[in-house]
Amino acid sequence: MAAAITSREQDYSQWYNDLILKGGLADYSAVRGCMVIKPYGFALWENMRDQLDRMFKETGHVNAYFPLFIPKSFLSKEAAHVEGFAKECAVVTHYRLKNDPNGGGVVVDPEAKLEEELIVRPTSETIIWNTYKDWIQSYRDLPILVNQWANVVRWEMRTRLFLRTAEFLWQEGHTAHATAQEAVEETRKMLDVYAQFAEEWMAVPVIKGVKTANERFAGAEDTYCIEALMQDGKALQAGTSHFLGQNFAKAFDVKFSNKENELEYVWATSWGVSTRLIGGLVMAHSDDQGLILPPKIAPLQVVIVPIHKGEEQLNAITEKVNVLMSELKALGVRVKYDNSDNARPGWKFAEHELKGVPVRIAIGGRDLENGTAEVARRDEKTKATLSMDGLAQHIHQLLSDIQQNMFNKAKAYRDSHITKVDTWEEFVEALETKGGFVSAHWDGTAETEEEIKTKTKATIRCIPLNNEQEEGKCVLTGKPSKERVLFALAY
RNA sequence: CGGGAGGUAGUUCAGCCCGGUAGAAUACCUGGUUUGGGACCAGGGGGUCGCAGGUUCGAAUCCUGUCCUCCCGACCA
Repeated sequence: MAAAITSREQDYSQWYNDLILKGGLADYSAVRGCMVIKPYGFALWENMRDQLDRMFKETGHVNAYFPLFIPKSFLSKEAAHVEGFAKECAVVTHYRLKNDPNGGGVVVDPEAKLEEELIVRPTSETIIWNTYKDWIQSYRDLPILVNQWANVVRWEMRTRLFLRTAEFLWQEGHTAHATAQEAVEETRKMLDVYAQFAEEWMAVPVIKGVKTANERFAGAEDTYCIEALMQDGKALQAGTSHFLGQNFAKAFDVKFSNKENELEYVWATSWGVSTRLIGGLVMAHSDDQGLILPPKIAPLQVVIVPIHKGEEQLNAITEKVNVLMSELKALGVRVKYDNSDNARPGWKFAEHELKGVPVRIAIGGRDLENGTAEVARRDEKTKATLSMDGLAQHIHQLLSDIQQNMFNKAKAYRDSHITKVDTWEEFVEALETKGGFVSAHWDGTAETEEEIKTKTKATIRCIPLNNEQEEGKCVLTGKPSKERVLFALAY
Protein backbone atom coordinates (compact mmCIF):
# COMPACT_ATOMS: atom_id res chain seq x y z
CA MET A 1 0.00 0.00 0.00
CA ALA A 2 1.63 3.22 -1.14
CA ALA A 3 0.21 5.54 1.46
CA ALA A 4 0.98 8.91 -0.06
CA ILE A 5 0.19 11.62 2.41
CA THR A 6 -0.95 15.02 1.25
CA SER A 7 1.67 17.58 2.31
CA ARG A 8 0.83 20.23 4.86
CA GLU A 9 1.71 22.93 2.39
CA GLN A 10 -0.55 21.53 -0.29
CA ASP A 11 -3.67 21.06 1.83
CA TYR A 12 -3.49 21.19 5.60
CA SER A 13 -6.99 19.77 6.13
CA GLN A 14 -6.35 16.84 3.83
CA TRP A 15 -2.97 16.24 5.45
CA TYR A 16 -4.73 15.94 8.79
CA ASN A 17 -7.35 13.54 7.40
CA ASP A 18 -4.66 11.44 5.73
CA LEU A 19 -2.74 11.08 8.99
CA ILE A 20 -5.79 9.97 10.94
CA LEU A 21 -6.98 7.53 8.29
CA LYS A 22 -3.69 6.18 6.96
CA GLY A 23 -2.02 6.26 10.37
CA GLY A 24 -4.73 3.86 11.49
CA LEU A 25 -6.18 6.01 14.27
CA ALA A 26 -9.78 6.14 13.05
CA ASP A 27 -12.19 5.56 10.19
CA TYR A 28 -15.37 7.16 9.01
CA SER A 29 -18.50 5.22 9.86
CA ALA A 30 -21.90 4.63 8.33
CA VAL A 31 -23.35 7.14 10.80
CA ARG A 32 -23.17 10.81 9.95
CA GLY A 33 -20.59 12.65 11.99
CA CYS A 34 -19.57 9.58 13.98
CA MET A 35 -16.22 7.84 13.65
CA VAL A 36 -14.80 4.45 14.41
CA ILE A 37 -11.76 4.69 16.66
CA LYS A 38 -9.48 1.90 15.46
CA PRO A 39 -7.33 -0.21 17.78
CA TYR A 40 -4.19 1.88 17.27
CA GLY A 41 -6.08 5.10 17.95
CA PHE A 42 -7.85 3.59 20.89
CA ALA A 43 -4.57 2.34 22.37
CA LEU A 44 -3.37 5.95 22.23
CA TRP A 45 -6.55 7.12 23.93
CA GLU A 46 -6.21 4.40 26.58
CA ASN A 47 -2.71 5.61 27.43
CA MET A 48 -3.98 9.17 27.74
CA ARG A 49 -7.05 8.13 29.68
CA ASP A 50 -5.08 5.95 32.09
CA GLN A 51 -2.65 8.72 32.95
CA LEU A 52 -5.40 11.29 33.39
CA ASP A 53 -7.28 8.83 35.55
CA ARG A 54 -4.21 8.38 37.77
CA MET A 55 -3.90 12.14 38.08
CA PHE A 56 -7.58 12.50 39.02
CA LYS A 57 -7.24 9.80 41.66
CA GLU A 58 -4.10 11.47 43.04
CA THR A 59 -6.08 14.67 43.49
CA GLY A 60 -8.75 12.86 45.46
CA HIS A 61 -11.35 12.10 42.83
CA VAL A 62 -13.37 8.92 42.37
CA ASN A 63 -15.12 7.57 39.29
CA ALA A 64 -18.85 6.98 38.91
CA TYR A 65 -21.28 6.60 36.06
CA PHE A 66 -24.50 8.43 35.27
CA PRO A 67 -27.16 7.68 32.62
CA LEU A 68 -26.73 8.32 28.93
CA PHE A 69 -30.32 9.62 28.79
CA ILE A 70 -31.52 12.80 30.39
CA PRO A 71 -35.23 13.67 30.80
CA LYS A 72 -35.99 16.66 28.64
CA SER A 73 -37.29 18.67 31.58
CA PHE A 74 -33.91 18.51 33.32
CA LEU A 75 -32.16 20.31 30.54
CA SER A 76 -34.45 23.32 30.77
CA LYS A 77 -33.88 23.98 34.46
CA GLU A 78 -30.81 26.15 34.00
CA ALA A 79 -31.62 28.90 31.48
CA ALA A 80 -28.15 29.60 30.08
CA HIS A 81 -27.37 25.90 29.96
CA VAL A 82 -30.39 24.99 27.85
CA GLU A 83 -29.72 27.86 25.49
CA GLY A 84 -26.16 26.65 25.01
CA PHE A 85 -27.06 23.10 24.11
CA ALA A 86 -30.62 23.08 22.78
CA LYS A 87 -29.56 23.36 19.15
CA GLU A 88 -27.40 20.25 19.13
CA CYS A 89 -29.26 17.63 21.13
CA ALA A 90 -30.30 14.18 19.93
CA VAL A 91 -33.77 13.32 21.22
CA VAL A 92 -35.26 9.91 21.91
CA THR A 93 -38.99 9.95 21.28
CA HIS A 94 -39.95 6.26 21.04
CA TYR A 95 -38.98 3.03 22.69
CA ARG A 96 -40.07 0.36 20.21
CA LEU A 97 -39.87 -0.68 16.58
CA LYS A 98 -42.21 -2.96 14.70
CA ASN A 99 -42.32 -4.69 11.34
CA ASP A 100 -43.50 -2.37 8.63
CA PRO A 101 -47.04 -3.54 7.73
CA ASN A 102 -46.25 -2.49 4.12
CA GLY A 103 -43.14 -4.65 4.10
CA GLY A 104 -39.69 -3.09 3.90
CA GLY A 105 -38.13 -3.72 7.27
CA VAL A 106 -38.91 -2.04 10.56
CA VAL A 107 -40.60 1.23 11.41
CA VAL A 108 -41.00 3.21 14.61
CA ASP A 109 -44.07 1.99 16.46
CA PRO A 110 -46.22 5.11 16.82
CA GLU A 111 -47.91 3.57 19.86
CA ALA A 112 -44.59 3.44 21.68
CA LYS A 113 -44.16 7.17 22.10
CA LEU A 114 -42.43 8.25 25.29
CA GLU A 115 -44.43 10.36 27.74
CA GLU A 116 -41.38 12.55 28.17
CA GLU A 117 -38.65 12.60 25.54
CA LEU A 118 -35.14 11.67 26.58
CA ILE A 119 -32.11 13.69 25.55
CA VAL A 120 -28.87 11.90 24.76
CA ARG A 121 -26.46 13.69 27.09
CA PRO A 122 -24.46 16.52 25.54
CA THR A 123 -22.91 16.87 29.03
CA SER A 124 -24.14 15.62 32.37
CA GLU A 125 -24.51 18.58 34.72
CA THR A 126 -28.28 18.24 34.91
CA ILE A 127 -28.60 14.53 35.58
CA ILE A 128 -25.73 14.72 38.05
CA TRP A 129 -27.07 17.69 40.00
CA ASN A 130 -30.48 16.08 40.10
CA THR A 131 -28.67 13.14 41.74
CA TYR A 132 -26.51 15.26 44.04
CA LYS A 133 -29.70 16.66 45.54
CA ASP A 134 -30.21 13.25 47.12
CA TRP A 135 -26.60 12.85 48.16
CA ILE A 136 -26.14 16.14 49.97
CA GLN A 137 -27.74 17.20 53.24
CA SER A 138 -24.93 18.44 55.44
CA TYR A 139 -21.53 20.06 55.06
CA ARG A 140 -20.27 16.64 56.17
CA ASP A 141 -21.37 15.26 52.76
CA LEU A 142 -19.06 17.73 51.01
CA PRO A 143 -17.00 17.94 48.99
CA ILE A 144 -18.14 15.45 46.37
CA LEU A 145 -15.31 14.83 43.94
CA VAL A 146 -16.68 12.64 41.16
CA ASN A 147 -15.47 12.02 37.66
CA GLN A 148 -17.06 9.96 34.92
CA TRP A 149 -15.61 8.52 31.72
CA ALA A 150 -18.34 8.57 29.13
CA ASN A 151 -19.49 9.27 25.63
CA VAL A 152 -21.56 12.34 24.83
CA VAL A 153 -23.46 13.47 21.75
CA ARG A 154 -23.61 16.92 20.22
CA TRP A 155 -25.35 17.10 16.87
CA GLU A 156 -22.72 19.10 15.01
CA MET A 157 -23.48 20.34 11.53
CA ARG A 158 -19.92 20.06 10.35
CA THR A 159 -17.67 17.39 11.77
CA ARG A 160 -13.99 16.53 11.60
CA LEU A 161 -12.28 13.37 12.79
CA PHE A 162 -11.42 13.71 16.49
CA LEU A 163 -11.70 17.52 16.46
CA ARG A 164 -15.46 17.71 16.25
CA THR A 165 -17.57 14.59 16.00
CA ALA A 166 -21.23 14.09 16.83
CA GLU A 167 -20.34 11.48 19.42
CA PHE A 168 -17.09 11.63 21.33
CA LEU A 169 -15.43 10.11 24.36
CA TRP A 170 -14.41 12.24 27.29
CA GLN A 171 -14.25 12.54 31.01
CA GLU A 172 -16.34 15.00 32.95
CA GLY A 173 -15.57 15.86 36.53
CA HIS A 174 -18.44 17.20 38.62
CA THR A 175 -17.65 18.43 42.08
CA ALA A 176 -19.74 19.93 44.87
CA HIS A 177 -18.33 22.21 47.58
CA ALA A 178 -19.38 24.09 50.70
CA THR A 179 -17.72 27.35 49.74
CA ALA A 180 -17.11 29.39 46.62
CA GLN A 181 -13.43 29.61 47.43
CA GLU A 182 -13.06 25.85 47.63
CA ALA A 183 -14.88 25.43 44.29
CA VAL A 184 -12.68 28.01 42.61
CA GLU A 185 -9.61 26.27 43.99
CA GLU A 186 -10.88 22.99 42.57
CA THR A 187 -11.48 24.58 39.19
CA ARG A 188 -7.94 25.94 39.10
CA LYS A 189 -6.44 22.73 40.42
CA MET A 190 -7.96 20.68 37.62
CA LEU A 191 -6.83 23.23 35.07
CA ASP A 192 -3.32 22.67 36.38
CA VAL A 193 -3.77 18.91 36.04
CA TYR A 194 -4.80 19.36 32.42
CA ALA A 195 -1.89 21.67 31.67
CA GLN A 196 0.55 19.30 33.29
CA PHE A 197 -0.87 16.39 31.33
CA ALA A 198 -0.76 18.26 28.02
CA GLU A 199 2.80 19.44 28.50
CA GLU A 200 4.45 16.48 30.21
CA TRP A 201 2.60 13.62 28.53
CA MET A 202 1.43 14.95 25.19
CA ALA A 203 4.43 17.30 24.81
CA VAL A 204 1.99 20.02 23.80
CA PRO A 205 2.63 23.41 25.41
CA VAL A 206 -0.54 25.15 26.55
CA ILE A 207 -1.56 28.56 27.79
CA LYS A 208 -3.75 28.60 30.85
CA GLY A 209 -6.36 31.27 30.84
CA VAL A 210 -9.91 32.32 31.49
CA LYS A 211 -12.59 32.69 28.84
CA THR A 212 -14.48 35.88 28.10
CA ALA A 213 -18.25 35.94 28.74
CA ASN A 214 -18.88 35.16 25.07
CA GLU A 215 -16.78 32.03 25.09
CA ARG A 216 -17.86 30.82 28.52
CA PHE A 217 -19.57 27.47 29.10
CA ALA A 218 -23.34 27.72 29.16
CA GLY A 219 -24.22 27.83 32.84
CA ALA A 220 -20.77 28.69 34.23
CA GLU A 221 -19.64 31.73 36.21
CA ASP A 222 -16.11 31.34 34.90
CA THR A 223 -14.58 29.05 32.32
CA TYR A 224 -10.87 28.34 32.49
CA CYS A 225 -9.11 26.71 29.59
CA ILE A 226 -5.87 25.45 28.20
CA GLU A 227 -5.17 26.64 24.68
CA ALA A 228 -2.72 24.93 22.36
CA LEU A 229 -1.33 26.07 19.04
CA MET A 230 -1.42 23.91 15.92
CA GLN A 231 1.17 23.95 13.14
CA ASP A 232 -1.11 25.87 10.80
CA GLY A 233 -1.27 28.72 13.31
CA LYS A 234 -4.77 27.99 14.55
CA ALA A 235 -5.52 27.59 18.23
CA LEU A 236 -7.20 24.59 19.78
CA GLN A 237 -9.05 24.59 23.08
CA ALA A 238 -7.61 21.45 24.63
CA GLY A 239 -9.44 21.35 27.93
CA THR A 240 -11.83 23.37 30.07
CA SER A 241 -12.55 23.72 33.75
CA HIS A 242 -15.64 25.57 34.93
CA PHE A 243 -16.55 27.34 38.12
CA LEU A 244 -20.31 26.88 38.08
CA GLY A 245 -21.10 29.02 41.13
CA GLN A 246 -24.44 28.06 42.62
CA ASN A 247 -26.25 28.00 39.28
CA PHE A 248 -26.92 24.28 39.17
CA ALA A 249 -27.50 24.03 42.92
CA LYS A 250 -30.23 26.63 42.57
CA ALA A 251 -31.68 25.03 39.45
CA PHE A 252 -31.86 21.63 41.16
CA ASP A 253 -32.41 22.91 44.68
CA VAL A 254 -29.31 21.38 46.20
CA LYS A 255 -28.76 22.81 49.70
CA PHE A 256 -26.70 21.76 52.67
CA SER A 257 -26.70 22.61 56.37
CA ASN A 258 -23.53 24.41 57.40
CA LYS A 259 -21.93 24.17 60.82
CA GLU A 260 -24.28 26.86 62.09
CA ASN A 261 -27.22 24.75 60.89
CA GLU A 262 -28.11 27.25 58.19
CA LEU A 263 -29.20 26.09 54.73
CA GLU A 264 -26.92 27.15 51.86
CA TYR A 265 -26.73 26.36 48.18
CA VAL A 266 -23.84 24.13 47.14
CA TRP A 267 -20.98 25.45 44.99
CA ALA A 268 -20.04 23.51 41.88
CA THR A 269 -17.36 22.85 39.30
CA SER A 270 -17.14 20.76 36.17
CA TRP A 271 -14.16 20.01 33.95
CA GLY A 272 -13.44 17.90 30.92
CA VAL A 273 -11.10 16.79 28.20
CA SER A 274 -12.05 14.62 25.26
CA THR A 275 -10.80 12.58 22.32
CA ARG A 276 -10.33 15.99 20.72
CA LEU A 277 -6.95 15.95 22.44
CA ILE A 278 -5.89 13.34 19.89
CA GLY A 279 -6.61 15.77 17.07
CA GLY A 280 -4.52 18.37 18.83
CA LEU A 281 -1.72 15.92 19.41
CA VAL A 282 -1.62 15.04 15.72
CA MET A 283 -1.63 18.64 14.54
CA ALA A 284 0.92 19.83 17.06
CA HIS A 285 3.69 17.39 16.20
CA SER A 286 3.29 15.42 12.99
CA ASP A 287 5.00 15.97 9.64
CA ASP A 288 4.54 15.09 5.97
CA GLN A 289 5.81 11.55 6.55
CA GLY A 290 3.12 10.79 9.09
CA LEU A 291 2.34 10.87 12.77
CA ILE A 292 4.91 11.75 15.40
CA LEU A 293 3.76 10.49 18.78
CA PRO A 294 5.32 11.42 22.11
CA PRO A 295 6.90 8.33 23.73
CA LYS A 296 4.99 8.63 26.99
CA ILE A 297 1.64 7.93 25.33
CA ALA A 298 2.66 6.22 22.07
CA PRO A 299 1.02 2.78 21.85
CA LEU A 300 4.33 1.44 20.61
CA GLN A 301 7.58 3.13 21.64
CA VAL A 302 10.16 1.05 19.83
CA VAL A 303 9.96 -1.16 16.77
CA ILE A 304 12.77 -3.52 15.78
CA VAL A 305 13.21 -4.45 12.11
CA PRO A 306 15.50 -7.29 11.03
CA ILE A 307 17.43 -6.99 7.78
CA HIS A 308 18.63 -10.38 6.74
CA LYS A 309 19.93 -12.54 3.94
CA GLY A 310 18.61 -16.06 4.35
CA GLU A 311 16.87 -17.76 7.23
CA GLU A 312 20.05 -18.58 9.08
CA GLN A 313 20.95 -14.94 9.41
CA LEU A 314 17.40 -14.08 10.46
CA ASN A 315 17.68 -16.61 13.27
CA ALA A 316 20.95 -15.09 14.39
CA ILE A 317 19.38 -11.62 14.39
CA THR A 318 16.29 -12.86 16.21
CA GLU A 319 18.51 -14.26 18.93
CA LYS A 320 20.07 -10.85 19.52
CA VAL A 321 16.69 -9.14 19.30
CA ASN A 322 15.15 -11.41 21.92
CA VAL A 323 17.80 -10.38 24.43
CA LEU A 324 17.35 -6.70 23.60
CA MET A 325 13.56 -7.03 23.80
CA SER A 326 13.59 -8.52 27.25
CA GLU A 327 16.01 -5.82 28.45
CA LEU A 328 13.76 -3.11 27.03
CA LYS A 329 10.63 -4.66 28.51
CA ALA A 330 12.36 -4.85 31.88
CA LEU A 331 12.79 -1.09 31.60
CA GLY A 332 9.08 -0.72 30.89
CA VAL A 333 9.49 0.05 27.17
CA ARG A 334 6.64 -0.86 24.81
CA VAL A 335 8.49 -2.66 22.04
CA LYS A 336 7.57 -4.79 19.03
CA TYR A 337 9.70 -7.03 16.83
CA ASP A 338 8.46 -6.62 13.28
CA ASN A 339 9.76 -9.83 11.76
CA SER A 340 6.82 -10.36 9.44
CA ASP A 341 7.94 -11.71 6.09
CA ASN A 342 5.38 -9.98 3.92
CA ALA A 343 7.14 -6.65 3.79
CA ARG A 344 10.71 -5.67 3.15
CA PRO A 345 12.63 -3.36 5.48
CA GLY A 346 12.09 -0.19 3.47
CA TRP A 347 8.36 -0.72 3.48
CA LYS A 348 8.38 -1.31 7.22
CA PHE A 349 10.42 1.85 7.83
CA ALA A 350 7.90 3.96 5.97
CA GLU A 351 4.98 2.26 7.70
CA HIS A 352 6.31 2.83 11.19
CA GLU A 353 7.15 6.42 10.36
CA LEU A 354 3.58 6.87 9.17
CA LYS A 355 2.35 5.50 12.47
CA GLY A 356 4.65 7.72 14.49
CA VAL A 357 6.59 5.07 16.41
CA PRO A 358 9.21 7.16 18.29
CA VAL A 359 12.21 4.85 17.83
CA ARG A 360 13.12 2.30 15.18
CA ILE A 361 15.96 -0.16 15.58
CA ALA A 362 17.26 -1.99 12.52
CA ILE A 363 19.61 -4.94 12.87
CA GLY A 364 21.26 -6.51 9.82
CA GLY A 365 24.18 -8.70 8.82
CA ARG A 366 26.72 -5.90 9.21
CA ASP A 367 25.45 -5.21 12.70
CA LEU A 368 25.83 -8.86 13.64
CA GLU A 369 29.51 -8.69 12.68
CA ASN A 370 30.12 -5.37 14.40
CA GLY A 371 27.92 -5.88 17.46
CA THR A 372 25.86 -2.81 16.53
CA ALA A 373 22.33 -1.68 15.66
CA GLU A 374 20.96 1.22 13.68
CA VAL A 375 18.79 3.46 15.82
CA ALA A 376 16.47 5.96 14.12
CA ARG A 377 14.43 8.56 15.96
CA ARG A 378 11.11 9.65 14.47
CA ASP A 379 11.06 13.19 15.81
CA GLU A 380 14.29 14.31 14.11
CA LYS A 381 14.43 11.60 11.41
CA THR A 382 18.09 10.96 12.25
CA LYS A 383 19.89 7.61 12.32
CA ALA A 384 22.89 6.47 14.31
CA THR A 385 24.77 3.19 14.48
CA LEU A 386 25.27 2.24 18.09
CA SER A 387 26.88 -0.60 19.99
CA MET A 388 24.57 -3.32 21.25
CA ASP A 389 26.28 -3.00 24.62
CA GLY A 390 24.06 -0.99 26.91
CA LEU A 391 21.66 -0.33 24.04
CA ALA A 392 18.51 -0.93 26.06
CA GLN A 393 19.53 1.67 28.62
CA HIS A 394 20.42 4.05 25.83
CA ILE A 395 17.02 3.59 24.18
CA HIS A 396 15.32 4.15 27.49
CA GLN A 397 17.11 7.49 27.78
CA LEU A 398 16.50 8.29 24.13
CA LEU A 399 12.74 7.97 24.60
CA SER A 400 12.94 10.49 27.38
CA ASP A 401 15.04 12.81 25.19
CA ILE A 402 12.52 12.53 22.36
CA GLN A 403 9.69 13.39 24.71
CA GLN A 404 11.57 16.51 25.85
CA ASN A 405 12.66 17.45 22.33
CA MET A 406 9.10 17.24 21.04
CA PHE A 407 7.93 19.56 23.78
CA ASN A 408 10.81 21.98 23.18
CA LYS A 409 10.12 22.12 19.45
CA ALA A 410 6.40 22.65 19.95
CA LYS A 411 7.09 25.30 22.57
CA ALA A 412 9.60 27.14 20.38
CA TYR A 413 7.03 27.22 17.59
CA ARG A 414 4.29 28.36 19.96
CA ASP A 415 6.43 31.04 21.62
CA SER A 416 7.50 32.43 18.27
CA HIS A 417 3.83 32.65 17.29
CA ILE A 418 2.66 34.94 20.03
CA THR A 419 2.72 38.38 18.48
CA LYS A 420 2.21 41.58 20.45
CA VAL A 421 0.41 44.21 18.44
CA ASP A 422 -0.84 47.71 19.30
CA THR A 423 -2.66 48.83 16.17
CA TRP A 424 -5.49 47.43 14.10
CA GLU A 425 -3.25 47.21 11.01
CA GLU A 426 -0.69 45.14 12.91
CA PHE A 427 -3.46 43.02 14.34
CA VAL A 428 -4.92 42.14 10.95
CA GLU A 429 -1.51 41.60 9.40
CA ALA A 430 -0.37 39.27 12.19
CA LEU A 431 -3.50 37.17 11.79
CA GLU A 432 -3.33 37.04 8.02
CA THR A 433 0.37 36.49 7.45
CA LYS A 434 1.77 34.82 10.53
CA GLY A 435 -1.12 33.23 12.36
CA GLY A 436 -0.81 32.04 15.91
CA PHE A 437 -1.78 33.98 18.99
CA VAL A 438 -2.04 37.72 18.74
CA SER A 439 -1.62 39.52 22.03
CA ALA A 440 -3.57 42.75 22.02
CA HIS A 441 -5.46 45.16 24.20
CA TRP A 442 -9.23 44.87 24.25
CA ASP A 443 -11.77 47.17 25.82
CA GLY A 444 -13.50 44.33 27.63
CA THR A 445 -16.86 44.54 25.87
CA ALA A 446 -18.69 41.71 24.16
CA GLU A 447 -19.59 44.08 21.31
CA THR A 448 -15.96 44.73 20.45
CA GLU A 449 -15.17 41.04 20.69
CA GLU A 450 -18.02 40.30 18.30
CA GLU A 451 -16.97 42.97 15.85
CA ILE A 452 -13.41 41.70 15.77
CA LYS A 453 -14.72 38.21 15.13
CA THR A 454 -16.92 39.42 12.29
CA LYS A 455 -14.06 41.34 10.71
CA THR A 456 -11.26 38.80 11.11
CA LYS A 457 -12.82 35.49 12.29
CA ALA A 458 -10.44 35.67 15.24
CA THR A 459 -11.82 35.07 18.72
CA ILE A 460 -10.42 35.79 22.14
CA ARG A 461 -8.96 32.44 23.10
CA CYS A 462 -8.33 33.46 26.67
CA ILE A 463 -7.16 36.03 29.13
CA PRO A 464 -3.95 34.36 30.35
CA LEU A 465 -3.70 33.63 34.06
CA ASN A 466 -1.14 35.73 35.92
CA ASN A 467 -1.46 38.18 33.06
CA GLU A 468 0.84 41.18 33.15
CA GLN A 469 -1.17 44.30 33.97
CA GLU A 470 -0.36 47.04 31.52
CA GLU A 471 -2.13 50.23 30.46
CA GLY A 472 -3.05 50.27 26.80
CA LYS A 473 -5.68 51.03 24.22
CA CYS A 474 -8.12 48.60 22.64
CA VAL A 475 -6.83 47.54 19.27
CA LEU A 476 -10.23 48.14 17.67
CA THR A 477 -11.91 50.97 19.58
CA GLY A 478 -8.96 52.73 21.21
CA LYS A 479 -10.74 52.66 24.56
CA PRO A 480 -8.56 52.14 27.64
CA SER A 481 -7.53 48.59 28.61
CA LYS A 482 -5.60 47.22 31.56
CA GLU A 483 -4.23 44.03 30.03
CA ARG A 484 -3.63 42.18 26.80
CA VAL A 485 -5.70 39.16 25.74
CA LEU A 486 -4.88 36.41 23.25
CA PHE A 487 -6.69 36.37 19.94
CA ALA A 488 -6.44 33.62 17.34
CA LEU A 489 -8.26 31.75 14.64
CA ALA A 490 -9.42 28.58 16.30
CA TYR A 491 -10.64 25.05 15.69
C1' C B 1 -28.40 23.78 7.23
C1' G B 2 -26.82 26.46 2.09
C1' G B 3 -23.14 26.04 -2.24
C1' G B 4 -19.62 22.78 -4.79
C1' A B 5 -17.26 17.85 -5.49
C1' G B 6 -17.40 12.67 -4.76
C1' G B 7 -19.12 7.17 -3.62
C1' U B 8 -17.14 1.28 -9.04
C1' A B 9 -12.22 -4.98 -6.13
C1' G B 10 -9.12 -4.29 0.68
C1' U B 11 -6.96 0.70 -1.35
C1' U B 12 -6.27 4.55 -5.26
C1' C B 13 -8.84 5.28 -9.57
C1' A B 14 -10.52 4.58 -15.12
C1' G B 15 -15.19 3.36 -17.50
C1' C B 16 -20.58 7.19 -17.40
C1' C B 17 -21.02 12.36 -21.92
C1' C B 18 -22.95 8.54 -26.48
C1' G B 19 -26.99 2.19 -22.23
C1' G B 20 -25.11 -3.88 -24.74
C1' U B 21 -20.72 -9.95 -20.77
C1' A B 22 -17.04 -4.55 -15.13
C1' G B 23 -11.30 -2.82 -15.99
C1' A B 24 -6.08 -1.08 -14.34
C1' A B 25 -2.51 -0.35 -10.65
C1' U B 26 -1.62 -1.79 -5.94
C1' A B 27 -2.90 -5.00 -1.93
C1' C B 28 -4.25 -10.30 -1.04
C1' C B 29 -3.43 -16.07 -1.87
C1' U B 30 0.17 -20.17 -3.91
C1' G B 31 5.20 -21.35 -5.49
C1' G B 32 10.10 -19.56 -6.23
C1' U B 33 14.02 -15.92 -6.01
C1' U B 34 14.89 -11.91 -2.50
C1' U B 35 15.71 -8.43 1.93
C1' G B 36 20.78 -1.94 4.72
C1' G B 37 14.66 3.03 2.56
C1' G B 38 8.06 1.40 0.01
C1' A B 39 11.56 -6.06 -4.27
C1' C B 40 10.97 -9.43 -8.69
C1' C B 41 9.00 -13.68 -11.75
C1' A B 42 4.96 -17.13 -12.64
C1' G B 43 0.09 -18.59 -11.46
C1' G B 44 -4.61 -17.43 -8.81
C1' G B 45 -8.93 -15.52 -6.02
C1' G B 46 -11.82 -11.09 -5.22
C1' G B 47 -16.83 -6.10 -7.07
C1' U B 48 -25.43 -7.20 -5.91
C1' C B 49 -20.83 -0.43 -9.42
C1' G B 50 -23.43 3.49 -1.76
C1' C B 51 -28.79 2.24 -1.14
C1' A B 52 -34.03 2.34 -3.04
C1' G B 53 -37.29 3.24 -6.85
C1' G B 54 -38.17 4.46 -12.16
C1' U B 55 -37.30 4.51 -17.77
C1' U B 56 -35.68 0.49 -21.16
C1' C B 57 -35.64 -5.75 -24.52
C1' G B 58 -31.23 -4.43 -21.63
C1' A B 59 -28.70 0.43 -16.56
C1' A B 60 -22.18 1.34 -13.34
C1' U B 61 -23.90 4.57 -17.47
C1' C B 62 -30.29 8.02 -18.21
C1' C B 63 -34.22 9.99 -14.38
C1' U B 64 -36.08 10.58 -9.11
C1' G B 65 -35.33 9.96 -4.04
C1' U B 66 -32.16 8.83 -0.11
C1' C B 67 -27.59 7.75 2.85
C1' C B 68 -22.32 8.64 3.68
C1' U B 69 -17.71 11.51 2.82
C1' C B 70 -14.65 15.80 1.37
C1' C B 71 -14.05 21.30 0.45
C1' C B 72 -16.24 26.35 1.27
C1' G B 73 -19.90 29.04 4.16
C1' A B 74 -23.40 29.58 8.41
C1' C B 75 -23.50 27.34 13.37
C1' C B 76 -20.57 25.63 17.55
C1' A B 77 -17.20 24.29 25.09
